[in-house]
Amino acid sequence: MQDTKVVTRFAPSPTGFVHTGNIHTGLFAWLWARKNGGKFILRVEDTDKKREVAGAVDYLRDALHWLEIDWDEGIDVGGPKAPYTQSLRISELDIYTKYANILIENGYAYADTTTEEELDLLRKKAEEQKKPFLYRENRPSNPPKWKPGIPLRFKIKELKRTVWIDAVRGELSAGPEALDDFILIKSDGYPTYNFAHIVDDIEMGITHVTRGQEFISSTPNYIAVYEALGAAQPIYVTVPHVMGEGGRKKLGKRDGAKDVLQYMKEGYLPDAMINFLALMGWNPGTEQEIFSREELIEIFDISKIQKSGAQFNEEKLDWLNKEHMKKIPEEERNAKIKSKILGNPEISKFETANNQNLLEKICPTIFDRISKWSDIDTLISDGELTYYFTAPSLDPEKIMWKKQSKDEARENLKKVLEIFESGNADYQSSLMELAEKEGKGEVLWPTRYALSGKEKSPDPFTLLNILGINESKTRIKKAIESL
RNA sequence: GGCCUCAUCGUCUAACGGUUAGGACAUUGCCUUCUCAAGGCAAGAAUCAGAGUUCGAUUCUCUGUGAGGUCACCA
Repeated sequence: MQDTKVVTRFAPSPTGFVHTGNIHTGLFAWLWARKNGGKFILRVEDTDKKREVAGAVDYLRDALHWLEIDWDEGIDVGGPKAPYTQSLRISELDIYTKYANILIENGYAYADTTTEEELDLLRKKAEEQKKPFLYRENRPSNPPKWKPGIPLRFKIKELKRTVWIDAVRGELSAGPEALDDFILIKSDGYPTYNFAHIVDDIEMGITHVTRGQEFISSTPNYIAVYEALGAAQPIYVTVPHVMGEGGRKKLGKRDGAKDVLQYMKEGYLPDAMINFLALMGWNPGTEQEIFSREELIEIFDISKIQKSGAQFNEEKLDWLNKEHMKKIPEEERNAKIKSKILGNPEISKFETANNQNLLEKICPTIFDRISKWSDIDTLISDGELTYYFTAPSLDPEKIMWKKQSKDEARENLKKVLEIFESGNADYQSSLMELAEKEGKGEVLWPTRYALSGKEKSPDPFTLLNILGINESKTRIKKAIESL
């Protein structure tokens, strides 16, 4: 039986933080591998020593850990038997040399002695003539024998139209203009990405190459290498770009793409992020939008990947995040909310912050008002929670409802106070009765304002329940006195 | 500029060549206990344009337009 196991990879370069566009492509590869019970490889494409950023690999690891995207080979796994997955150590460079030699022996590669200045000149000339620059048109007739220290170029032997099949886009093709001699190995001895990824993909037995559309135009060159090597091509799965909000450009660091870990810091749920990203440029064709990670793996299919780019929409992400938050058991949710509140010095400074009963009662009203955990900090800094812990200062002018006079407001508050002091256990019903008799706004607004000191807040019934009858009485009295 | 790719509500998207072009986010309105939030209900909102094929095009073909990608000893 033929081994048809799916092997995919995520191959970012360690050049800084990881943004949602990077993860998006990796996610699709991961989903496809997991769906098929295949292998998902994390490969750090560190062929450019100049652009490498210290700590970038740790960063990548953190981002994937947060999103719970696991890998079977790569950083931290596989050990020494998993070559080229962590970094290109000197011994591993031999692999590229081996493949390079095969190409040289078969006349598919040659040493390039052109200097940078000469290259610039050629490019400039082509530009002046309004012609695309093709190195192969200036190919030296008698290149010296290649040795490390000079660049090695691939030699396009046959100019032809290249046709290939993409799992997402179907048949793609490009004319001979797309074919050019490109650098395989740089003068520093490291392979270019263009060469390294092909060698790595072959060595690792990658079956599906998931990648962004920026690689479509270089595919003819890649295919030429596969043909020269006599190696089987992988299945290309071209994933649409994630574009910036309001923009139409592919997400890149320069376009203000947001660091994935920033979303972690803002308290988004990894499952929500996965769900959201999966739905950009893919959908199962049903009307379901909220998926658990397991459901996504189950239902994901590369044949339903979209062709055109998708704009990142944070509002929808927020909605999706809230939907995922709703799935968290209430107890767990409340514990998280409480720890968020107590972790904030604006609140923990109050003695009442130790009142577990109070905290427990606040949780549901907070949960209604947030779509991600960091919203709690925003609520606190906006002073939306302070009044639960300490009596608010009141602006007498704001106690009155609409055109209500001070006297009317005071009278109504006195009646409310009477109810609270009556000893009748059912304050809620009595308050509602009063409100219906005297006018809802006329009673409820002053009451609510007296309790919260805010023009916007939960309703007075909820506040009464949270604050308790004694604290409520005190606050009503204070309001009456201030009028 | 050459080459390549893409094109359905503001956004993400659904629709064997036959649907009143569906859903979701957002927006607007109404309801629910005064305000806010949450929830419920409802509304507005799209097939880029022009030809062709067909009894019938969102769907197939061509042209145009628009958008994106790519033309490195970057990935």
